[in-house]
Amino acid sequence: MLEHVQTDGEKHLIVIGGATATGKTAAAVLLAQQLDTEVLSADSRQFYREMSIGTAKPTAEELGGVRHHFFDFLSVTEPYSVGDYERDALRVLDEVFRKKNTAILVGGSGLFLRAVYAGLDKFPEISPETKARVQAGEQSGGLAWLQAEVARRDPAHFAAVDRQNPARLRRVLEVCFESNHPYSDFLKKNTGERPFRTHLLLQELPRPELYARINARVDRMVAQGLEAEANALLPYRHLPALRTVGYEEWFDFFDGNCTREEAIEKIKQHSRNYAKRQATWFRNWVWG
RNA sequence: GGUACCUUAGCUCAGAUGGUAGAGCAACGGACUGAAAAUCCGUGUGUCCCCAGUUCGAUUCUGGGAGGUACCA
Repeated sequence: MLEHVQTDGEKHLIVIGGATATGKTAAAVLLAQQLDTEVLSADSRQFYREMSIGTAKPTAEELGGVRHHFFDFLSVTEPYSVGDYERDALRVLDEVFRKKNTAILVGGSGLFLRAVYAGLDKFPEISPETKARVQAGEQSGGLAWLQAEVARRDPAHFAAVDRQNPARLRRVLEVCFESNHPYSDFLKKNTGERPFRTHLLLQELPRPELYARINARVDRMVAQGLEAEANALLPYRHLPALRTVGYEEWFDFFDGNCTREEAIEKIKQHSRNYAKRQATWFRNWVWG
């Protein structure tokens, strides 16, 4: 594949996906060196400069001299969405493709990867007022209110959506309120056309080996000072960026809700849970 | 050594006046369109510690044994 990718003149995006701790970074670096190109990281937590140990952000040595984009370009206080990432990543890709015929995209979130290679539908920007409106409604009416509102504003989508999932319903309502149109009106408008060819590469490990690697990596993070990193971020604990495995568990410990050892065990456990969810996503990794 | 209490799912525990049992977490499976390391859904056969007795029937009652915890010595 590599030879073919290098010589046919078209633009090629190589996407490397897989669960956490499967060795995606090393694979991307190796490939980038061979293809003499750059890497786009699609790791939604490594975006933040305040989060390094807990996100297993690669060191300079691990990057092997390969240029990487999308590390440390945000503060945890800056809101940032998949949509923002799609836009920014396409811009960077365009730059890379001006110089090279290939580019590499690596990450563990299937949604972020898909946003780049297949695209998301266009939705309206949600104003702070709309967000507040949904939040207020949910606060007083709970899940039942969300369900009732979605059922009223977008019956078609209500039939299909996961009704027990507040996060989903919230978003649907925000779009409905903001646009005065059903959420489902915005769906499937995206053509998915991109000015490059995409190649999906999956990094996989047998479950027991993956879990062993995760456990060992967490121990390493702790040795590197994860507790102090989490402690420094304590004032920001309620920001979305801090809803992250490896940080929330420390906050629990700082609150006195568990012992240090229990917190570390929980980090391992939650990392394994996360890896399992990723494995589910990638198991049936397809377009769109 | 004595007394009391405990022994139920991988873990922490609930429960049935006797008709073989259920929650949370884990585990496993799944979903996923701007909070995605998020959020949500589905799946529970386990010698109810062992032996004996009573009983149509015992994990549940009785006796004995083993292990544990606390207190007293």
